[in-house]
Amino acid sequence: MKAQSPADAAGGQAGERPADLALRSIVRAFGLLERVMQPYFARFGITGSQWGVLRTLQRSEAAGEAGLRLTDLSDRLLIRPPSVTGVVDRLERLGVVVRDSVPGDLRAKRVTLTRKGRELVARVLAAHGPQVETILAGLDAGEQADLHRLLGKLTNHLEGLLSKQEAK
Amino acid sequence: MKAQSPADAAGGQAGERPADLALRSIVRAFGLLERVMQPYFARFGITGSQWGVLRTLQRSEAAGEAGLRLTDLSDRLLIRPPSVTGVVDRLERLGVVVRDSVPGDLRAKRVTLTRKGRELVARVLAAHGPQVETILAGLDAGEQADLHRLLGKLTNHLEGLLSKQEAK
DNA sequence: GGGGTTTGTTTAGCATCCTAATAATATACG
DNA sequence: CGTATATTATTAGGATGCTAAACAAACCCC
Repeated sequence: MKAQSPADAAGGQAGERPADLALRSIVRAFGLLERVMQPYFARFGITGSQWGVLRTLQRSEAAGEAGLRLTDLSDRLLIRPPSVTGVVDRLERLGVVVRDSVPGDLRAKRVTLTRKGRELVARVLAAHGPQVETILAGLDAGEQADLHRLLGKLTNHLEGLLSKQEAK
Repeated sequence: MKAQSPADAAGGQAGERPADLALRSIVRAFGLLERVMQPYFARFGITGSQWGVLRTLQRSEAAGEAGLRLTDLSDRLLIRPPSVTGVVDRLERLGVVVRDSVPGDLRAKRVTLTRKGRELVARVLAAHGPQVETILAGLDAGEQADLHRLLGKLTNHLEGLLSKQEAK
């Protein structure tokens, strides 16, 4: 069929404006991304979310910080504290992170990588470059940069929307 | 810091190539998107996934098809059949869809919108245009089209990767 | 025509994510 | 000082997603 634009109002396809197309392509791309990444992470015995925590801890460590509190992880990973609790629970059960106490604050707990955790991160990172290149091989470097720029702009806008939403 | 590329191997930041940046921006944009959309859908008493099913059914209906099987929904929404079962269960409990039997095939079940479901879809669609515009207001129409084009290209590539992955 | 394979759906079990509510500690302020 | 508020983490309960496995029905092919 592939109806021309005037036909839109009549029948069903109310989703052909640039904004609708863009939105759907983000959702679709992310869905496909998850499907490709899941088996990849599974090879290392972890999930994508768990990798998010491990990578964040590794970066923080490389920056000289002494572990991250659950709240810090929540902020950086864009997930709520109760979700962090669950992921960290399972990582702790795997023996790749531990919960320390924070000197000046009895409420807080600091999550740090164990030796086993650092080894796992190193193993994943070794495979990570090629994997990321494979996934984005559909776009050349210039297109990847364009995509990053456009999504960065969108991300800033969404952060603005969110802060208004939460202030309300 | 912003280390130059040679420094990457040394310390921590192994994620500054265009591909890494692009990948992270997709994940981040999607995360923010979910946070903005969730309260929006909640206003209608549904979730984003449920809207995915409803919208797909509505489009199929507008195209003159007589409902969709769970497998069809699985294909179009990029989620596995067991997940479709769950979402459809809840939609059925809400009274907005029903499971019919398919004439020529005793295995299959066809999902169709109820009158209540059609009313709900109409109500959401009425608010949908402005909402989508608001969300993508950070980008002008040209940028939205660029984003769609880039993600479309990426999506095609990912579908290729996936079919190889599944064939294996 | 009948045995083996494929297809459509569901069940079971696990990992994420969410919101709302709880508990404990820190901080602020009158 | 001592109460009120804010912060940190967890628990409880619901919704999505996945894989693996079960079941029935349809199909294929000799």
